[in-house]
This record gives sequence, structure tokens and C-alpha cells, in this order.
Amino acid sequence: MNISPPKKSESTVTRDRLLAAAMKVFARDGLYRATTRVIAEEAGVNEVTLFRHFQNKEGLLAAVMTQAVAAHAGDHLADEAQWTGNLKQNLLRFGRGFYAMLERDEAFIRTMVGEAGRHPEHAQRIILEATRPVKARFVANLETARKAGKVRRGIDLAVAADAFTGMLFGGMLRNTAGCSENYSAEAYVATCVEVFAAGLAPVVRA
Amino acid sequence: MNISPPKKSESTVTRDRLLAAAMKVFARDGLYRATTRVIAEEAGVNEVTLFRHFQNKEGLLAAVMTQAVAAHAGDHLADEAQWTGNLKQNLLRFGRGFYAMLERDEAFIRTMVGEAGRHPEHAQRIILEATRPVKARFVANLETARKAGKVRRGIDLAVAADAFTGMLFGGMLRNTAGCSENYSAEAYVATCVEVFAAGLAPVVRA
DNA sequence: TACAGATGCAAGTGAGTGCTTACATGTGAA
DNA sequence: TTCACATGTAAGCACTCACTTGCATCTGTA
Repeated sequence: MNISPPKKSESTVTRDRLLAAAMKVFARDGLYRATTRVIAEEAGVNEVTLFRHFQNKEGLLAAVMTQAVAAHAGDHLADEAQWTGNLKQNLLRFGRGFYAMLERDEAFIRTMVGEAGRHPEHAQRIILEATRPVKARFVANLETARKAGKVRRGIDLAVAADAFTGMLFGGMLRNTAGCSENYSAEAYVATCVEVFAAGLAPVVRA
Repeated sequence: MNISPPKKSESTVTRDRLLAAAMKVFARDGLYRATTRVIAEEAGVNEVTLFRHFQNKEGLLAAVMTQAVAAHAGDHLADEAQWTGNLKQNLLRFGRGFYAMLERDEAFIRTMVGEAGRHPEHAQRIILEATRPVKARFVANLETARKAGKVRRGIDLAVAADAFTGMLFGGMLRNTAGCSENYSAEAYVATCVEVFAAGLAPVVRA
């Protein structure tokens, strides 16, 4: 019953290689199809070592989630632009960056979406925690823009922010599935920004 | 090797019950977790009968996909409104209906999204075929609105249509995962419509 | 009644899959 | 050298799953 777990000064490098491999295989094969044997092989590590580190597959998954949150939470925080300037330009820059991030993590995101119904606790936590800082900053930027008179009143900016990211999200899923007809991802993002920016713009009184 | 496949005048009722059960179980448990045993049990049919009808699990999946397309393709075609009137109102009605449809099929949609990377051919076909008529009609409606002067120029309406549905799509995934903070689905749809309608509205020249 | 096609039932096969056990090897610190 | 710790190797256990086989039963039609 006792698996002699590595307690102190454990080899972090092996652990990290297992986590990276698990992340890759989970994303590629899905949470269920992914086998501990393949993950261990991918990590260049013996399968038994995997169990010694993470007890079981569930534990590995949990660790991957935690690490994924930590890995992506810092994304796009280097966004130091003043949103008092051209709203459309700012939205375009943010939108492109956000879309690129979505596209980069497509495989993992897909498994998360698919498995969210089966692992609500895990999925919800990872999505919320991974999204929160980006969203908070985005909303703050939109508020800055509003204070500068670039955004009209009467719109809940938190919801609008989710609408914008949701738009990019839905588009990424469609595009990467090859279900977009005759236009590029860049064109999609540009149109999203075009419409969204105009949708937020203050009403011009004639 | 020969499984004596039912050839003529096969019992369609058994087949349909298997398809319905498969749809349900695939959506609930995911394409991989779903087992032929459970599907057969859910259909109130012997497992062997399942194989006699569909040869193997893959064949069952293909049949489910085909049927799903047929089942949903006719959705929302009863949209006879003239889009020459109030754009926001029309968008709101369409948006609500579309969102409701997404919400109704959430489980199945999630598995499709998750599995799209693993079954590109199937997924792509089903998404395209299931989406095309709704999208075509929506785009046509937007064009009608534009001809009536309710929509500005300079926007590719096909892309904009995808942006709008993508926005609802992304929002549905977020909402149903419990990752939306402090607002309802209805509020989300309303905000989407508000922003999108304003984004399409002709520019008012001062 | 006779027959064929659709279904049920019981049992089994072979291939994974998560996880365990027992034992051997390498390595760095005391 | 010694010893603890991390890892490797080999084997296996219990279980599930897709899929098969052989035979019995029912039901509608000719």
C-alpha cells in the first residue's frame, strides 16, 4: 500500500517533465484517452515514477491544472498602453494578443471545453483563475477609456468584456475547426474589433 | 465474419432508439467514455443488436452525426420577420432563439468542441452542415437590413454574422460552466445585441 | 403452417488501462 | 564507505471495453 513517496528534495526536474508531458498528451488525446503509459513515455520517464509522484491519474490531472493556471496567469499583463487614446487601436492590439493566446493553447482549451461538463470543479476553477487577471485588466482599461470619453454609458463593461473575449473565443473554435468560409483569422479579429469598437463608441448627436 | 446485417425492412424503431440513446450518452459521457453497453441499455436493446445495426462504435457515431445534422438543420427557419424594421429588436429575437438552442444542446456541443480536434472530418462536417442554413438566413436578413439603410457599409456581413453567433457561443460556454460573475444569460445576450446593433448602425454625421 | 428476418441471451476473446509489488541501479551527502 | 533517496525494470492483477459466436425466441407474411 505504501509507495514510498518522494518527500524531501525530490527531483523537480522529473516532476516538471511529467507535468509538461501530461499537459501535452491531455491536450492531444483528451483527458480520458490519455494514458499514464503514454504520458510517462512522452516524459522519458518510467510509468512507476509517475505514480510515485502523483499517486494516480487524477492527482496528475489536478497538478497539471494548477500548473496551467500558474503558467498562463501572467499572460498579457505587459499591456501598459494608455487606453485614453484611440479605442479601436487599443482593442485591436488586445484582441490580436488574446486571439493568439487562444490559438496557441487551442488543443488544451478544446479538451477543457469538452471536459468542463464532466469535471465542473476543476474546469471552472482553472478557467476562472486563468481568466480573471486578464479580464480584470481589460475591464479596467475599458473603464479608463470611458473616463476619457471614448466609451458611451449604459453598458456594463464587465459583461461587454466577456462578450468581446467570447467573440474571439467562439471565432477561434470555429476557425481552427476549419469551419470559417473564405476569411482569415486576422480578418475575423479585425471585424470583431470594428464592430465592437463602434458598438461602444459614444452616440453622436446630430 | 458475417454478422447477418439486417438488410431490408429492418426495424427502424430499434435503430432510432439506439440513435437517440447514443446521442444522449455521447453528449453526457463524451465520445470515448460512452460505452456500447450503456448505450444499448439506455435504448432498452441488447448490445449485440447495436453491433448488428451499426457494425462498430465508429459507425454508430457516424450515424448519430448524420442524424444530428438532419434533426437540427431545420431549426429557426421559421424566422419570417422582415429585417427592414428595428434592427436591435430583430437581433434580440434572433439572438435569444440562437442562444436558447445552444443552451439546449450544450452537452452535445461541448463534446463536439472537445472532440473536434480528434475527429476533424466528422466534426467539421456536422458543424458546417448544421450551421449553414441558419447562418445563410441570418446573413440574408442582415443584408435586407442593410438595403433598408439600417446597417452601415464597410463590414463583411458574413464575418459579422459569425462574430455575433461566436459571441453567443462563447458566452454560452462560459455561462453554463458557471464562469460568469454576477450576471444572467439574458443579460449577456442583451449586452451582445446592444453592442452589436450599435456596431452595425450607420454612422451619424454631425 | 412454414419460413425469414429481427431480436434476445449467455459466454467468451483479446487488447488495453490504472495501479501495485518486488527488486535492482545510480548518485550525492555524511 | 555508507546510506537514503530517486529512478529503472519486470511482472502482474483486476477490471473494462469493443466486438464475436452460437443458439433460442418472437413476429409478421406467404
